[in-house]
Amino acid sequence: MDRSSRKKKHLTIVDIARRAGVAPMSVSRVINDNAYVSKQMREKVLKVVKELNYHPNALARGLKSQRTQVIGIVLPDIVNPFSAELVRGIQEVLLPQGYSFFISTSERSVAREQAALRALFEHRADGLIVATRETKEGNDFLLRLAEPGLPMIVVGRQFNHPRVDHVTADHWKGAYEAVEHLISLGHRSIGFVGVSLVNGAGLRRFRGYLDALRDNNLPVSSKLIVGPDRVSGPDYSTQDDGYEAMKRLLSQRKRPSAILARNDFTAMGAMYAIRDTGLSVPDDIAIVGFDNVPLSAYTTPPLTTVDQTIIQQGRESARLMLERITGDRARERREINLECRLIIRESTWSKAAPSPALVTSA
Amino acid sequence: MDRSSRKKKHLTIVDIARRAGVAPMSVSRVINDNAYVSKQMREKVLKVVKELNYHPNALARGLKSQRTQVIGIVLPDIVNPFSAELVRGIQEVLLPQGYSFFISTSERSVAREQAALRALFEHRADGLIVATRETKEGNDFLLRLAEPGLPMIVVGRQFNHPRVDHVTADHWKGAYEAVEHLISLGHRSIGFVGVSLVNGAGLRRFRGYLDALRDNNLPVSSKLIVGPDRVSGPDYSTQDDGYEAMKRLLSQRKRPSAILARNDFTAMGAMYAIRDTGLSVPDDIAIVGFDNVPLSAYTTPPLTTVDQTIIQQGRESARLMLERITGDRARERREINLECRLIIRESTWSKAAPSPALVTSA
DNA sequence: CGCACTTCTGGTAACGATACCATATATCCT
DNA sequence: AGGATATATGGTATCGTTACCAGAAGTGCG
Repeated sequence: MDRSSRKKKHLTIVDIARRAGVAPMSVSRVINDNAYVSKQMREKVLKVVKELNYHPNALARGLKSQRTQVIGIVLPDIVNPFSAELVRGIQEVLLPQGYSFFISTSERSVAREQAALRALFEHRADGLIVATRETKEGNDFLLRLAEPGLPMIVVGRQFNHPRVDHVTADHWKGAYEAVEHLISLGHRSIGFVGVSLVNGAGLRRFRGYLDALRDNNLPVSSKLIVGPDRVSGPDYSTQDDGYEAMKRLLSQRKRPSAILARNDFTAMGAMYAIRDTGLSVPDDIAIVGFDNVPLSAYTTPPLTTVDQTIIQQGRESARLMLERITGDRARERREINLECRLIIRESTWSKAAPSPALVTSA
Repeated sequence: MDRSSRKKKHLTIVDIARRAGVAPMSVSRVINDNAYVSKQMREKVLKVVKELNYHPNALARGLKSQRTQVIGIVLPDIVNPFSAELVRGIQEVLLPQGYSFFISTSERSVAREQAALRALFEHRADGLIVATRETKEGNDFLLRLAEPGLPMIVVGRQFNHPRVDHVTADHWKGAYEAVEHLISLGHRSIGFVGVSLVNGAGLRRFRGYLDALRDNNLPVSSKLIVGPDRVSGPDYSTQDDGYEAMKRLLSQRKRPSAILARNDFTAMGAMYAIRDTGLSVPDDIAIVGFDNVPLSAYTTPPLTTVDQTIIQQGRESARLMLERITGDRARERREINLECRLIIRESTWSKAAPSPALVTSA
């Protein structure tokens, strides 16, 4: 053609077979670790494979065998610490089983989510683990993909399809226990920063907050509850939201003595706002985050938070996936709801003054 | 077989063709947007496609056409903010061109890096963008993959192969300018936290630090230079390393008045250590990070840092990839070295006391 | 009108591997 | 010994799609 190159095709089993003086089928058996291969055949073929640096064509393999040994993972966003933990948990279980992983991200766009799902589906991934945020269109699309029987696990939210499992954390209970922690420290005026009505997990956290107040006979005041400015912002990046929301809270006459934030980043933004106003955490206002992101241990003061054991969610998702792929794919739906864990650090409980909150409340 | 199901195969163009009463070839042309298709044919076929929810088999497509429209991206780690920005930059350029992206991570393991690369290669990705950390074995493996002519771009480090481009930031210059910033504020005793001799970027940063001191006739003291405890730790997660290193620095008699940290996380760990010791940033010790991770704007005080414009690195990588795929794949190597940008925040320069550092130095 | 050219549709072979079948030899058991 | 079984290798068809070729039908033009 125009230049040189272009000629250089990929190697095939036929090339290997010719070079090794055997039949293509024998090469296939060797690279598939088939039991019925003599030792000398195996050695002869592997020698040529290594020598010529041959890599089997996964497209042809998948096409013929109808299995790709690929698990597709669709994440909401790559920077989210959630994502990393989840992937780690999944790989821990499925790597030893010989699976590869192709990760795609939806980047807060429904169109991209669909493009990612479509690409993975069209490449005939053996299964899909989906951890995107819930949207109407997203759900419809997922349902359409699940219909032909593709094994699918949804992580981090409910999903209502008879053949799709889901794995979540009990956000409601996590928030509930966080509030009870604050109450046990003497707080009576507890605010919530970062309400989101579009986000399932966020909503369940908020409900846990409300229910904990109710069950402890504490009043719920809308003055102490603030949502983010940008309702459509993603979960994790709302330090800004936290900052803004807290500023708004602080500008009011009545001030809470403690805050439950929707997540750690919101909490950090809120802490920054509190410090900015000249107040101190936890002496003036105690604060609890949610998610236990790695950095939460390094804020000043270190953040009390709720860990939703995401790595465990990853492991469970992988386990369910394996069940569906290797076992009965049409078995009834499994739902797993994991416990959260309260991590107490110094943003609610100062070493210096054991129970500072008791003297605060406006 | 054992249960029901299992029968349900995927739909094919033949199914669509039969249902629409046309030839399979016509279906192929429609889904490929071929020009020579009548309007009614297109409508007829698309109607059935939508109706039956048909998705073409990318394995078969790729096998026959020898193009997959997939770009493989191999990242060192998924939680790294670097990763997110890079992917964003890449996608910005290549999504409009109709490419899909499969991301894999090496998770600080050479074996996993190779598995990821192998999987992407075997799935015949049209190109590979590799941003893993440099290792001997990793390089060898990459060279072997590049040999058959697979378009490949290496990001974040040099790579010496005539047909592999690379894109990096000028870490040396970034560090150099950071040090000059500190010097311009009056600092004379400037330490470095987080020396790494295994990491290319880290090493170049350290050299920039050394050269800036030398060029400004400042003494280099080994007492002011500390490496991490765990030499093999990854770039980003070393808040611990930063903390430990700073503690060690502070335990000495002679104390620096400013610190350049290897990266933002190390810097945050160091800040935490300084605060922990009862000292203040920037009044007692000024500190500069590296990378401008999103959180660096939210530490207390906000961190002065060096931005290596990673999104731009992503864009450039994508641009080079496109050149190689659509143009002359055998053209000579391109090397791109992007400028860093110093972001001045309050960890070096306090609003309250304009130039506090001037009065500090031991 | 006839020839070149564009537009449109369909058939056939092939991409690179494996499922399945056939066959050959070695091994075992009664 | 002889039939059954395990081991080892090779041949053929096929997975689902597109490259390529063939040809029909419509268009333009001297």
